[in-house]
Amino acid sequence: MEWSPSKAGLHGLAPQDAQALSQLKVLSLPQGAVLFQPGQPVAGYAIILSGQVDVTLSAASGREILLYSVVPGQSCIQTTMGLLGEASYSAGAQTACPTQLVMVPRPLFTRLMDTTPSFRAMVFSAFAGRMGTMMELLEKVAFARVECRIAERLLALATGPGPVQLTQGELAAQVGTAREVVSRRLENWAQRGLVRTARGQIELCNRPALQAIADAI
Amino acid sequence: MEWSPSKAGLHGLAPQDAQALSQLKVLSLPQGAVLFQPGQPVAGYAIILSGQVDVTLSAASGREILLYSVVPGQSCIQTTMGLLGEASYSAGAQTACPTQLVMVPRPLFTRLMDTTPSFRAMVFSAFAGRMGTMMELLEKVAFARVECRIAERLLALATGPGPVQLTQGELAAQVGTAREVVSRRLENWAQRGLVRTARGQIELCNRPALQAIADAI
DNA sequence: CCCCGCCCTGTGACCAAGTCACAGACAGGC
DNA sequence: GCCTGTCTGTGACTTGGTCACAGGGCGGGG
Repeated sequence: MEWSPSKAGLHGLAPQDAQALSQLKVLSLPQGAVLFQPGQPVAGYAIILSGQVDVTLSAASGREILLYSVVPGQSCIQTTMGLLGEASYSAGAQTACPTQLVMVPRPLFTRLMDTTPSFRAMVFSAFAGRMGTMMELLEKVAFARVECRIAERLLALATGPGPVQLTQGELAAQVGTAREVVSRRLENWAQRGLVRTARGQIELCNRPALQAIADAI
Repeated sequence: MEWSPSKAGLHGLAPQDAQALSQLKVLSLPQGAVLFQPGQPVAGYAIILSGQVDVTLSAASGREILLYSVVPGQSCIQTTMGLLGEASYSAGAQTACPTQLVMVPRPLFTRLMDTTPSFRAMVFSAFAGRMGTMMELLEKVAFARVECRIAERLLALATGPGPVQLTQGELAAQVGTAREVVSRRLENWAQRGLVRTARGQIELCNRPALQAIADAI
């Protein structure tokens, strides 16, 4: 399997670094594959070529919350954190769909960080950007009603025309609440004509109204 | 006012950089001074010499939550984020007591990041470490009961022997809840003999029990 | 010294959200 | 068809957040 650093948004590399990177082998993972789990040491820096990786925080009680999704061109802050600070993972990551990625081993990552300003800039600005979204998430979790987060998440998932394909339990895990809460909220929205639900799918019938709910406090 | 980079934990600087840094003037701020507010562009990189700076997220409703405190030897992630990612502040910072600091202007910061591996390592490992505590905070806010956070915060504040000097409203703002909740919780604890409260102060009478509450889910 | 106003605290009523327990409903495999 | 596992709906209860308001301490002005 071939790939090139420049196609993944990495430019300005020294020839030997570009060479070393392009010889890393591409991993093809099926949906649901576990990239890492809480407590594991960090193996290397992941560059996503295609697909999507979801990074999730889970509590002892079984409740979960989706921290962020990594898509091609973005980097995983958990990994960066581990490589920069020598820490272990505190969250878990799973592929959300079939995914291709390369793992940059720690020594090569460290060398690139020390020698290549453009690589450094990319890693750090990605890190800073992710930090910003984490702050937004924290603000939402601490202060916003669950209703807002559910509406927001539904709108984010509804990219295509048809209904969103996921169970209420999955939706609850993504927004960090309990399934029953999602069930009752969707039922309320269905009565008001905002959504239609069926087993394993949710259809958005009134996006502007949902958007208004998402934008409220 | 004199200071030296090495006393602030900065070593391995090139002579001209150490020189440039040591000529920055030291700012002495009283308690309660505002360092920055949400939306402001980032002026420079703050190095705390003495005192403490509290970084706080506040909601439109008036509720607040303490993200972290910066003490000498640590760095402010908000500032780093802004300098690395060109973003504005999303939180606010205020001095918690009389504080001395130096502000490293953006050009000097950028030069140090590009030329001095030890400076870079310090900034990034601080950044990664702070990210870790933010994840812990997110986990607590999303999944732990308010009781735990209140107990945890009280124990963190009670460094000396006497009662902690702060109002219930301040405590509520630090843990990100409402004053009434703190009031009722403290009342409950007072009945059980864990604390004694008075206007503007809280005395911990049974730290092991509070620690147990803090460590629970 | 007393009084006034401000801040801090306590409390009741109500709503939103999380937990627990359990009952149906549906889909896929046999 | 029937069985099994998963998904969904619901009631009862607890915790947490909001609103409204009542006292109570403390300091400053008269």
